[in-house]
Amino acid sequence: MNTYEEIYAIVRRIPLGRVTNYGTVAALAGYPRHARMAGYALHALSDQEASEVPWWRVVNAGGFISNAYQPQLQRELLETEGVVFDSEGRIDRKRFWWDGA
DNA sequence: CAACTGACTGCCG
DNA sequence: CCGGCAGCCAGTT
Repeated sequence: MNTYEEIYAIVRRIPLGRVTNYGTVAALAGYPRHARMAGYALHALSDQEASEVPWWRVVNAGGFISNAYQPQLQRELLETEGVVFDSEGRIDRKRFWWDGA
């Protein structure tokens, strides 16, 4: 199994309505401190794969959407699942964060 | 083959 | 609170 698939496998485990950050995804996939790679893997998703992997449930450590792909779409998808953003566009970690449980 | 770049992060001043 | 900086690693130039 290659590195990307390891990453995707973890992202697929994120429960609906929950989010996590790149570092956590990488760590759960077996690559601690490789947050950047997790981000790179998601960036490399093809449209086909994007429909199978909930990439929008992954945000940065601060709880913000920082990707440059389609931040508007990502926020929309999350809100559809019930995730709430505050006035600064940040997600409440206490309510929506997922740590691999 | 060296240098750059990027959906990241934590530490430091 | 905020910008700078060094690790990380794969894909591009």
